Amino acid sequence: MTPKPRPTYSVIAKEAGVSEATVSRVLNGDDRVDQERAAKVLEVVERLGYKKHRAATALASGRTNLIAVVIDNDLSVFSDPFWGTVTSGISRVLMENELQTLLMVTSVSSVDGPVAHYLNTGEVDGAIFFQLHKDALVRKLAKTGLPIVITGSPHAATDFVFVDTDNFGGGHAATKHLINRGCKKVAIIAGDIETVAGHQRLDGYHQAYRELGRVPAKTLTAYGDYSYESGKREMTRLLNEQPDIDGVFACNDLMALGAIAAIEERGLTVPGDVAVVGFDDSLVAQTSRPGLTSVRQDIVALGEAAAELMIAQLRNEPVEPRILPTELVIRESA
Amino acid sequence: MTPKPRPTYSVIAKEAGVSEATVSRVLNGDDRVDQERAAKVLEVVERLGYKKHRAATALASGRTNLIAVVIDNDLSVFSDPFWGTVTSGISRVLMENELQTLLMVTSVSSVDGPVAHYLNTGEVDGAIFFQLHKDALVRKLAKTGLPIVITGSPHAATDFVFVDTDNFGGGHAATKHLINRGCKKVAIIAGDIETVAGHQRLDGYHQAYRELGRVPAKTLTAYGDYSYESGKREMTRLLNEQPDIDGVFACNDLMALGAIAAIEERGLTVPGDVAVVGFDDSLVAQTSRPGLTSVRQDIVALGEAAAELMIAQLRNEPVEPRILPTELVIRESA
DNA sequence: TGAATTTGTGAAATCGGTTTCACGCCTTTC
DNA sequence: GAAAGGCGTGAAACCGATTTCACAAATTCA
Repeated sequence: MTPKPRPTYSVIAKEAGVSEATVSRVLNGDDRVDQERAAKVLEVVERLGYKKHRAATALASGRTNLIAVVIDNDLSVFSDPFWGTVTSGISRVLMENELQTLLMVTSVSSVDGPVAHYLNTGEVDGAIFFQLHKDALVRKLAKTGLPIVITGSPHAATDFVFVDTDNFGGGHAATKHLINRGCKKVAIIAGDIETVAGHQRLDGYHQAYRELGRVPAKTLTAYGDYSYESGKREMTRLLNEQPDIDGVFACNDLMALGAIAAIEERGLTVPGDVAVVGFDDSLVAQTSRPGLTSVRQDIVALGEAAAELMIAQLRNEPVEPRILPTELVIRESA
Repeated sequence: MTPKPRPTYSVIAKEAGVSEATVSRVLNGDDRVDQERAAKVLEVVERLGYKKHRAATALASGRTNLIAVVIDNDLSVFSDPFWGTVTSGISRVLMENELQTLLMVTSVSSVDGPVAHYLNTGEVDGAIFFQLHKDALVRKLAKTGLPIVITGSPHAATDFVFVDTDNFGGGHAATKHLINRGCKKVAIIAGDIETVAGHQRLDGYHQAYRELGRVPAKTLTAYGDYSYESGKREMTRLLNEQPDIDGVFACNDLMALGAIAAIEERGLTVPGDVAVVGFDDSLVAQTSRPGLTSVRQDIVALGEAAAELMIAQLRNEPVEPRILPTELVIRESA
């Protein structure tokens, strides 16, 4: 009926004929302990199925074995499968390393809010943030020495540890593919240019043009907000102004689908008249008709990388930001 | 550079001119404390921005303020946006109640595995499980008195506390809608019948027929696995065998899209020749063409309800399982 | 008015680990 | 052969809260 009473150091120590201090040493890998005694302790630990009490350990050592994953409530958390997938990757890797994932879905905005306070006071050993609009909070926390990893690129060129998809490379590959398949006039529907990811995808587009020795006309760049509607709206506008556009790189799949709808409404065909490439290779890209050619990012790997960078920091190992490669998945739309 | 040193009871007590015991009483709502002294303590707490040390509190009180959210790694965790959305709802509500979410993405299979041990030994105050294939573990944990909530219906008719979408009602509404719009021969592509949700949706389909005083032919029931491919395959088969089918209820959106593909490949139109209804009202339902009529479940609300039931249990309030209503979202496909 | 409660309070024990410190024993060193 | 140094060890302090217990003061009851 009540939780199984757990053994404590006192029991282990008695059973193994040593002091509690020695038990602690053995269990924390202090190698100054006599081989035989250590073996005896381990044997008892094994036999009794002993596991340390988290709270007691945390209190005494100051380390909690808890890593916070902070997700801003203000973002489109509720509809976006992205963060959930990343988080599952994070959690799995952390668990394999005896760390637990503390999930905080909350409004991160305030530098002095409860989250800030919470992270500031040793309640967790580290924090993994999802890309933020403002990084004032993170900046402040970093000053306290709290290990931090950011999923997504931070705004300024700081020395934050981060993991991100190769947005630039993805944008470049998408555009290049359109050019290679013979498109003469490739437009782009960019996403929120305020985000680093949005900007980098646009940069990749420019780079692909540059390699041809050309510069895309400013009028070929449209700005959406990652929604289906914005994709459709912008595509309609682009085609009104420049009917000879024959390729489009939309910076996410939803906008790409919107663009396809706009193109077909005009009586044109995809990819016959206009080829379309999206970004994310989400479920909608796989199930739409025509199937959407899209830039795939390995989202689980992103989470795993974030966790690995956190673990490296905790071990005081040198840490470099990690950029994960993308892959162009070719379907019917381009 | 180092984390801000936090005040402790000893500081508060000294500052307020009382004992640490009294500080504890005030902070834990023990009302036997003199008004003035209590006020003084609260003033000091406020002024110093004091927050309890989690580990110390947990060690002394035996309560951790941690709720585990356990997700089986074996499930389709990595692609399914469902659990992430539910979890965000859970986390938000828990946080509002000063509880933290401990996320465990792991293989739950073993009754004696690390998860079992972890949950079994007072490391968390409660656990929220996602629908499981086998509930042996949950059953065992429940015996220890650990508060548990299950997201999704448990298999047997047990007294577990759970929250779930009204799958029966959703299946009923979907089928009814098809019948009402004039379909004479409505088929169903059921999902995994092993899951309770899958079974309930099928039951809802039957019920709608029953209300007409009819019983659907067995041959009108096909079984898929929730994938696009299975939807397409089963729809093709159904139409081969019974070309006069004029309505289909697919038990999730992906299978519905597969069905639509099969129908159109055959040269038939949706909804002209065959009307189609899906389940989930996921992103793909909203962006597909024709737009997919689908049964919407409020996934965030599901998470919130799970958290609320957990909190009620912790407060020793009476708790009833919660079934959340669905809503039929009508688009072009039916 | 005196005895019996009730009430508010602080000292101290407690939760289960970690870490400091001092001690005894054994090896070097000159 | 004595002083110096190193090593393994356990006793005890410590982490920061909660809770028990005893006691004095205030209240109630007879």
